[in-house]
Amino acid sequence: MPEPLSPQYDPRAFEAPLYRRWEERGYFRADAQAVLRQDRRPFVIVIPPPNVTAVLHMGHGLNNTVQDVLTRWRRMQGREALWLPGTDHAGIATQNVVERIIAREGRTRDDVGRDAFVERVWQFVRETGSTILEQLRAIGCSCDWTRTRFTLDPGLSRAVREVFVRLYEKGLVYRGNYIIHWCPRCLTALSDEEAEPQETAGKLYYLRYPLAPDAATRRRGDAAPTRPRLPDGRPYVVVATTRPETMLGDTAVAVHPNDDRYRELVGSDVELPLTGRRIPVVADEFVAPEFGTGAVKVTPAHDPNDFELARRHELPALDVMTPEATMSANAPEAFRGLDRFEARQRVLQALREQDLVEKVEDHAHAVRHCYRCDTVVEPRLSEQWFVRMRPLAEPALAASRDGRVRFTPERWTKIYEQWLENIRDWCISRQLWWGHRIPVWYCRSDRCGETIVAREDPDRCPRCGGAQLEQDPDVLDTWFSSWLWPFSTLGWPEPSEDLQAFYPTHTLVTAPEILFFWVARMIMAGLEFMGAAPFQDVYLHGTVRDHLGRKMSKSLGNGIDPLEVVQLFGADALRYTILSGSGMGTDLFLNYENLEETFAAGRNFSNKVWNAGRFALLNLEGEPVRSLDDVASDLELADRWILSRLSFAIGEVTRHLEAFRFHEAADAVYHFFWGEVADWYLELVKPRLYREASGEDAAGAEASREAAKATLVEVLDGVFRLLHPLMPFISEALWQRLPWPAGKPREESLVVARWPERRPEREDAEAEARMTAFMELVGSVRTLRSEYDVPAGQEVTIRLAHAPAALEAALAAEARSLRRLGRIGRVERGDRGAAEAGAHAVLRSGAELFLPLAGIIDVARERDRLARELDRLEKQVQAAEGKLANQQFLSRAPAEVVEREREKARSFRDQRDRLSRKLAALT
RNA sequence: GGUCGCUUAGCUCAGUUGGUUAGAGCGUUCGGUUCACAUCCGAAAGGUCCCAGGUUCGAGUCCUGGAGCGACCA
Repeated sequence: MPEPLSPQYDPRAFEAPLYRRWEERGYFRADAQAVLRQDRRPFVIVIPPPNVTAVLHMGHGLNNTVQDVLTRWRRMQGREALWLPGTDHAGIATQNVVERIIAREGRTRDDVGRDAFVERVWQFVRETGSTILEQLRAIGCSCDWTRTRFTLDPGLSRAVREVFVRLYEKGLVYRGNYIIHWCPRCLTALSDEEAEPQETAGKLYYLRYPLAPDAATRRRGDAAPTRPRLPDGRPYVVVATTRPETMLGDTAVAVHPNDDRYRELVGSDVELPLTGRRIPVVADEFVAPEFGTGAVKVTPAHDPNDFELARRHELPALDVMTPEATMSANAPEAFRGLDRFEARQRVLQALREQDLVEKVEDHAHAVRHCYRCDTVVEPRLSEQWFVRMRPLAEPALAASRDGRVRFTPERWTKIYEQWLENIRDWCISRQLWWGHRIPVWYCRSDRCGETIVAREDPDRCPRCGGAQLEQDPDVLDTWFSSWLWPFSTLGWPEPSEDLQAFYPTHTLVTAPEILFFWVARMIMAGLEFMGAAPFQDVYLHGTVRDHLGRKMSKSLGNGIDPLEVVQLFGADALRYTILSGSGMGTDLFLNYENLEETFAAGRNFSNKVWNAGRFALLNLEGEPVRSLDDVASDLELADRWILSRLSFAIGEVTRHLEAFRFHEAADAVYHFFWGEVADWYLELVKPRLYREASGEDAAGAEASREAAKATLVEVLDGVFRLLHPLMPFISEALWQRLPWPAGKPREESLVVARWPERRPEREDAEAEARMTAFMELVGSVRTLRSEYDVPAGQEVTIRLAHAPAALEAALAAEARSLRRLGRIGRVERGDRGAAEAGAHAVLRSGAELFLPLAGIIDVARERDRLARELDRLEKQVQAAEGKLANQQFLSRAPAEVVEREREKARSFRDQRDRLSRKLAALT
């Protein structure tokens, strides 16, 4: 039935069909009943929902590969695995995209009108919103697509409304007039997290504010004259600012109360230049006397600190800017309508004309930018909705402190906790049209003014009965729906079987950038509304960067399209490269200029797996294979060795996955498959499979062949299982072809096959010791051949002396493999001293190896080589003996460490002495 | 400015509770027409484990200080 295996690894031929089959068979669907009725342990991951406008990039590639590894692995372990996918409506981003589309039609959203615009966005989302989810299939993601969710789904919208109302009723949601971050391009408020600080090379401007005439003279006569004076004789104070244009909105100058330089000015006024206004000098502890001049201008409507200071001193706030960040009608006429940066220059120019700019210094500082459009954010005084975070943060802090939520890598724990300890209220209203409308209505009936916060849209004012209700025009921050994701996606606030079966979830996999945005808030919401943290483990992976260390971004053009990589090398190659390239929590460096090289690790390994797998299958297919138990008595050294190694590999891979060490897990499979199965085991069994075994009776050869086949099937089955979470396609494609012993139960797909477990009874120290000695011998012969340029095809005779039992046993078992692996034609015994020219080596096992090379060997070169080798061994002997001579070491180190050191010293000494005799014989 | 992290081969990184002859992939060099694989096979070169102290019988690993880099928060 199966088609012949393609001689070339051609992932495009089988990846998509395999995925379709998996999906059709429903392997990715989780069954709540299995958990609720049959006691199956669930394993649940909710996807960090990508923006509904997003297309797959490498960051998604990394994030989702990791989630898929965990999901597939746990599913194989027999857990009821649910990986719940979905998308996020991404308020600002999506609105921006659609605004750009209608801009091409020459219209703005105001031209279109709110309802029509929102419908237009829905249309866009319906057309393109599932793009990224489709793309996730191409990299093999085993999501339960029947449970796909969108943050604007009716159910999730109900959850948002429920949460808003509950928090309002608890007094944790409030409305108020505060300084918030404002994007003058998006024309909306932003949360602290959405306004990203960027280091900027700015200036610090020192401005002179003249004292008001009466202040200058009224105060103690001895103090005033020491102040600097303007050419017209007026004394002044100097304030330092990074934003001179905001001086138009100053309503005070502040100094530290203990600052002797300014003490006598407190309570008097200065003349605010360019405005004709007089503003007071106030004293406040907040002012840092060492910064600038120690006197600061106070602009309550344009700076959060000034706003707080102004409240303490009951100073007025004067907003001199429009929403677009141009100077408003509150600014002096000369500046009205100017953009803020233009206004900065004009203000400076006007001040300079009056000699009011004392100096300008370079000043690096962090300027906040809109995370969506990178516009410089304007602190703006406005009325917004907020969530009081302190009461929500406390339980979230406790959950981390007592270990209910664990972060990997661990260092993020502290960062998470510090953020919660310094939590600030969350501005959740956005002046956008796309999103969850705030469920608040204001009664416009005469003299009522009631505020109604309701789960269901009201049609009458509960207080006055009036019908003139107006809903708050704003929508909620997208994260106000995302923070409910782990339970809103499962049906909350309705009671549901999914919720019962799958909440709390287990592992959250995401990038550190959204630790505060999302992860911390989900933990708060889970504890508040579900009474349990939404997940136990948070795995934070690194950032994908290019080879120069820059983040991949559209604007830099340094991104890599994962789908292109899939086209070129296959999804498995992409996944393996990602996994092996990212150590725990470290950034992933990928060179977009050289995809061949960048994805070589995955491509080469996929190719190796394909070819080794294909070779094995070609030798197994078409005839029955026996069970391992059936051939137990015929197992040979190589068989026992590889079965032992398989058990070890199973332990390693499992252990690493349990600890989120994906790089190490990938490395362990790689080395087992390539370094042991392909490089050694396959080579060792070739003669047996080919029926090339000589010097044996036919029955014996056939038994040997059956044992090799049974072992090979067992080993391939095991390694394909280990490989499956990492490289689902190639492992399944080959495993499906694997012959199977009659009567042995077999799963219908690796997706739902059992994860292997260690088999201690197969771990065979003796077989490993023998194979190690054998491999060392082959390695040494190869090295010597290479050293002396013995042609690759030329068979050699070797002579061995003092071979230990393990090596003798291995040679007896694998004599026929020597020819294949080392081109060793004959093995002679004994030592003939210096009678013959050749190359010498002493193996770690203690065996002496001699390679007769009459005519080829250069005695001087050989002496030189041996002398270097001897030198190396001498150093080892010295080191080991040095330790053993130390009484402290002998008495304090554990006995086994001392024993190991003795053994080491003995072995090194032995090797050294033997080699030294060989060298002496050469001289 | 505060906090945290990193520094191991040319590059990217492993090295898990202190005891290995400090490893891998890529790159480099040399050799290869062995019937699975040249996306391969064999071999090799390449390391003051950032620096200085300390703890310890023993430090790449733990502690202190320093340098450089980075992240996050101000």
